Amino acid sequence: MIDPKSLRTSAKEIAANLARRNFEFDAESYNVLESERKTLQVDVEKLRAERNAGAKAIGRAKAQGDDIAPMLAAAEDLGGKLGDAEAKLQSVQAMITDIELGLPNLLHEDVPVGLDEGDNEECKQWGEPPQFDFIPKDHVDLGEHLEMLDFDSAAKISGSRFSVMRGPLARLHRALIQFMLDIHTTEHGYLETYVPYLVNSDALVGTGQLPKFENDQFKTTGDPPFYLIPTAEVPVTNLVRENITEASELPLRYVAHTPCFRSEAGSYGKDTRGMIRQHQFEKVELVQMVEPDKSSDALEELTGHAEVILERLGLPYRRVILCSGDVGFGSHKTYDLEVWLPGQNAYREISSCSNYLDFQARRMQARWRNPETGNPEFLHTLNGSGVAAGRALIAIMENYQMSDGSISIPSVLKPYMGDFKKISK
RNA sequence: GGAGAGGUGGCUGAGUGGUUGAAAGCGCUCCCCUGCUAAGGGAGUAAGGGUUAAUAGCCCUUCGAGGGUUCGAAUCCCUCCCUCUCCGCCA
Repeated sequence: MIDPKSLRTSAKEIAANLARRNFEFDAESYNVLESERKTLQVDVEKLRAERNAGAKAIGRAKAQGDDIAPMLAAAEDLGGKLGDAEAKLQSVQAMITDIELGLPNLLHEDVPVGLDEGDNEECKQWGEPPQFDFIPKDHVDLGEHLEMLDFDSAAKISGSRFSVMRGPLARLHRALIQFMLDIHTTEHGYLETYVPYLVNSDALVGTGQLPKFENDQFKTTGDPPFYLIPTAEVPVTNLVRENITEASELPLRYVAHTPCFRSEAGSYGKDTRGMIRQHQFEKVELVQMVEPDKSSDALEELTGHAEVILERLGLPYRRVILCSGDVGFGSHKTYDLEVWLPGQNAYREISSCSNYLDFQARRMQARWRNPETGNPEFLHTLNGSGVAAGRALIAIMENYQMSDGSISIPSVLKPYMGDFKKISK
């Protein structure tokens, strides 16, 4: 959520910033609603002040044994007027809140203007795509040849966009997760957390998935429903919801491994082959809560932590900054890490690292006590994949494949793979 | 699933219809005393919002959430959520 105060005072600048996303913020209607709200609120508060004064007077009169009947009549009349005014105020306020929750975050000045992912800008490149003296296969062919990746069974059990892994490949997947958690906890200073995979709607409003992206979520049928988390960002970031964190405890750094569930509504026909885009996948997620003036540095740092994983795994990647048309709803600035996939002859997203400023914190009422002011103020939240396990597995399969269809194991994963030197049929 | 207890400020915890936005304690801040890491004394200390030049005043809201009763609700009624204890069941 954008600070409502600045929405009032600098509506034009904000509209201009959001226009870079092709988001139209109707500042004029907002201001009309706002001034209506102001008038109504002043009315309501005046009536409430009268009511309170009247009630106190009645209390005093009663204590002295005076006749209170005429005062009661006046108070009752006032109550009616107050009720009407409150109802009007409430409806205007609800409209304003709807608008505010639907506004995306302001963009950082570095964010290039663009329409879609084609306009993202490369910031750096690491590693060289491997050269093969044979035609490299993609992970689907490799996995099916090994008889360790099985989409047919998954389709029978669940449907499309699910997968089944078996044997050493399943173990490699698990090894990746262990490896990533170990690096982030022992070298990067993150606290490992285990969190719920089903969350309530408030948590999703807090991180920005609701109310706007209801259709992307899986939800249960109960009342109230639970939602399956689309990313660990949701439960982990909400750890600080409604808290006031002492400055001495910042920054908070959390890492969690969770499954992620996405309905992938609207992505029909996109990445239908293989494990790239699934309804369920595993991810190791990094989350930081920091003082506001440190979030910019923290984004660089957090992105670097994700890059370390790819580098240790020896996976070629590049870093791009998302353009205004591709950056997420709540993000102020996002770097994507894209790993090289020989099977697609392309770089594909494997991590997305974002600075949310106080956008999520304001929705969650997540604050810290600023020693300079002594007041609770919204902190800044960041998160990034460190990294997506399913896609990392694909990347290893495709980059580490050999001519006979077997897959060698990156040396950093060997300690996690027991006796396996390579994965072969 | 059954029975019971409870959700109050940064924390602990009083408070069953009228100057209670809320006792007390802890913590924190400032001051005083004390020549020394101890102790004591005093003062202050919730958040959000409106009005305003104002971080001055004044006003409104908030005691789990939402409804209701009432002139007036932390206090009474209803619904829901959550926590704890015991029993049952269960990985």
